[in-house]
Amino acid sequence: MKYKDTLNLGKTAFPMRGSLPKTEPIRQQKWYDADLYNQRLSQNEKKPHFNLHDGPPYANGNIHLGHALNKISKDIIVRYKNMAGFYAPYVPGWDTHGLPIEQQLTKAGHDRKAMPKAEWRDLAKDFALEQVDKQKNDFKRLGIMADWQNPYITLQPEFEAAQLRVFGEMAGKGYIFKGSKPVYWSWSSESALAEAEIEYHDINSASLYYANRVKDGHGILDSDTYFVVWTTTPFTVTASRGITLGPDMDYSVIQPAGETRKFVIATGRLEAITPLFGWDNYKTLATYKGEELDRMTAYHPWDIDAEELVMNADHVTLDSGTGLVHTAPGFGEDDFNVGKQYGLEAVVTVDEKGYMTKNAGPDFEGKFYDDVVGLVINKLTAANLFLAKEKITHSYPFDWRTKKPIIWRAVPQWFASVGKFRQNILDELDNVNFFPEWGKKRLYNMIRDRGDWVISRQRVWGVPLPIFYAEDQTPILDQTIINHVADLFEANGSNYWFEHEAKDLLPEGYSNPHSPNGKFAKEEDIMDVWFDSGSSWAGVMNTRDQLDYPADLYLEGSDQYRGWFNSSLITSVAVTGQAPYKNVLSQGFTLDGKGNKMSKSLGNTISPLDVADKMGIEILRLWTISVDTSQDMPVSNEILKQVSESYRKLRNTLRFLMANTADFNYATDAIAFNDRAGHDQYFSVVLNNFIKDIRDSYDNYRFNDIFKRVINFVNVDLSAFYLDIAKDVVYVEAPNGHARRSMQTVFYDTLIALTKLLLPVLPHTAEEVWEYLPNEKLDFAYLSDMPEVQNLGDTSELLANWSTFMAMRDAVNKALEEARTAELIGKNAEAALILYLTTEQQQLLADLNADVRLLLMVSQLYIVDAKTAVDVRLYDGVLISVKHAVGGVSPRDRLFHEDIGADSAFPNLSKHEADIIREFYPEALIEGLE
RNA sequence: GGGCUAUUAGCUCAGUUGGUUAGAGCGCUGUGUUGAUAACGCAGAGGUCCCAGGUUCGAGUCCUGGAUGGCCCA
Repeated sequence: MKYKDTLNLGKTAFPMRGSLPKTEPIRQQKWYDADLYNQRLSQNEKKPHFNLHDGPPYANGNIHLGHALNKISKDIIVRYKNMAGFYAPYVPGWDTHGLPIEQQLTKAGHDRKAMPKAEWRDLAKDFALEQVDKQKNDFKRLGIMADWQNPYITLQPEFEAAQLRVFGEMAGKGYIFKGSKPVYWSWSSESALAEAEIEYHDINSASLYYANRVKDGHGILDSDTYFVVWTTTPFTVTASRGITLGPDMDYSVIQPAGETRKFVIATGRLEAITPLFGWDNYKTLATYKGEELDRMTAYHPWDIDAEELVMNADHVTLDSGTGLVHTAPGFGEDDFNVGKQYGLEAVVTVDEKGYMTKNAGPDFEGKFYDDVVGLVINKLTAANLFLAKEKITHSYPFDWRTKKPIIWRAVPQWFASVGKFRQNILDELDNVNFFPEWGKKRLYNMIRDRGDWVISRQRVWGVPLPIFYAEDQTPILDQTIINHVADLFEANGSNYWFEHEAKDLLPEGYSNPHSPNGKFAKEEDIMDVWFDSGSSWAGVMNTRDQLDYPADLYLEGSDQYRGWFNSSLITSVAVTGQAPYKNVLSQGFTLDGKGNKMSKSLGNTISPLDVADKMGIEILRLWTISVDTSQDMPVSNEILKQVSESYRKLRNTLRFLMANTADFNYATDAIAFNDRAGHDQYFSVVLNNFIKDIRDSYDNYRFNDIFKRVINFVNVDLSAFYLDIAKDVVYVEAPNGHARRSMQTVFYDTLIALTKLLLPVLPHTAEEVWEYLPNEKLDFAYLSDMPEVQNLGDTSELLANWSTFMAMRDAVNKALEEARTAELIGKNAEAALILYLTTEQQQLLADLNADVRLLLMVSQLYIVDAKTAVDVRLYDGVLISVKHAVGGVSPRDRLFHEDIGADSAFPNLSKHEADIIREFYPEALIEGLE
């Protein structure tokens, strides 16, 4: 018989390496086949609810690291909650309407104008659902445990209906109104464009300088004074209603030589501008701040019915022009905003095809907007207001499809009046917890400063605005009618709107005094997609039985303060008076290893599916908790490599625990806490505190605290100490002996606790471990519950003693290392240690109630009184002397003993070992040992 | 330009109400083991706490200004 056969060496088939890319998909398939998601939920049916409401990703394109971070984070929380006493469903969602999908169709060669709207929308729907399918499969590869069979999709009829009801409620409260606002307008495709549909080219165009005569100078400026303005879009002079000045900028009133008139020009532009006008000599009569001229008026160059209001705004610069900006609120965003502030009308003088309208006056009507430069110059010259024309080259927006220039043009829009209930929203924020806390401030400022919400879009792929027009064009905004349309959508989908006439969409027999002939038209605009996702609290949380409103948690990237957090809050407060969420958790963005943003053009992106294929998704999941997700997070191959090292350490530790509990059955072998050896009691306390810390971190969504704590626990508490000393017990002692079973009890507790606590992060690994635990009866680890924190009484003194001992142990390790360097010993087992201790130190060691020799992993330990020390080195407060161990070395436990051969039957073993052999391996008495 | 946010060892992160010589894990170097072995132990090196002023007996921490990165606006 061999010595080795009398040892209890660890035994397990659990592989050291996970082969994750290969095994993960197989394991995931098992989960889906077993419908593990619903198994876990039905087990939790009677428990309190925890609802994380999924923010819907846009159904277009491959998933990127941001998606992965988001879904993995949610999965970690939901899995944890389900294992921690909650009924926590997870219904994933998709945002499916909107422009990007229309653009994809265009790219694929479809022409929107060549088919009915309903047909175009069918194409968009098919495309969106394909994308949902594709992304769903990718999300499943991340190991996300969700209700994949019943996701919410914003194009689902029940969702659209709920959305309309939200809109109807807001309309009923008077929050919806019609106005106008400038948008990018492409006259060549006769439609509004989004920023994404625009490309910029350099063009040459005419810029005009002209003068506006003062009408009301507030007693400061005379009526023979003129404001000198500048425009690069001459046609907009027909709609000019104001002149904008910088409030803090200086303006000079000058009189050129040979002129009787006086002109106002920004002081800082005089030098650059006057030569253009041939004003070689001029004298400055006065200087004013822009704010001193505020609200004066001037005459329109030729339109006697119009007036130019002098206004102040910060967007005026001295980079070009005269420092006085001709302002046409109907033809520019800055112009519109400042005009709105001053109560100006947004006059529009160009129709949808680019031709001047009646509003522009009889000389202009019917002319193409870009052909009126000469006419504008003539009119200005005739009024003696024209000063100069200049050719300039500048970047100008073009329609990306037709390659024709576009213009800014105010068009009718529907608005949600945030102002009417802004204070309610701000007040509601106080009832919401934010992680991190500054999120509240960020959202608060945004709501405080935001204007009314433009909810209409001049598009096709979206939820129609359920508004009708009477014969005299009066809009009909009626909650009863809107709810009627909602019912129609719920039964037929929103394409019904495009497939039917207005009268078929109205309740039967509907009449309106504004339509004496009973004729009605329907609104052609659709809703902003932010209204779609912003209604999900109603369309999902409020609609599905298993979910609650308000949700417990919204979790998204920090860009959603402007997006979903924002739009959901507005619609929810508008309709119900409360926020749709109790807690908001926001995360930063993934950056490359140098801290720069990831972008395809920089080539520094990392695909989550690539990571899954090359390293395993577990690595990315572990990365997720290794970083501080409340701020931006760096990711690089180097960082992932580091994370995978941590993963290997975790895995090996679990493996070691499994290998050494393979012959342990908790039901029959476990030792009660009070009966355990001192070191086992100590570690039980460490484990208990570990469980508490990890659960606290989960409860507070502090992911990287989990990581740090786990890694420290595994490396420091387990690997470097407990598991290291354990080998001299677990391998060597009697298989069913008390010392061994005591330690195995703690091993097994640790193994189970660690497996469960890690499961939300590393579900594949946890389930793999579970398969090697024959005594755990549940089919999946995910069906088990989180380890509970035990009440072990007051352990502070015990921990303090051990903490002091650990410092002594560090000192001993230093002494041993020096002895090793001096070649006095090789391994620690060759050492005999003499500790010269004070009475307090001796008492401390006694209080540990443990075999200190074992804890220090030497063969022999002598503790003597510190007073007897002569010429002994002090290591961090401990007098330590290292000698070579005496006696003989046992081939079995590889320690030195002074009683080798005390049992004559086993001449190479210590007495203690011989006793073990006699009891457990009696055949060795016959066969002998070698 | 505005709102919010960050910057501490090669990497990922801690640093409580300002208080000795700024910590952890990984990685690195050296070394011991070869019964956790494509594993494990031990020891060591490594920091201008983004920069510049200021407050204070004392600043990684508080104040002011700036630089750089990020999200969202304009």
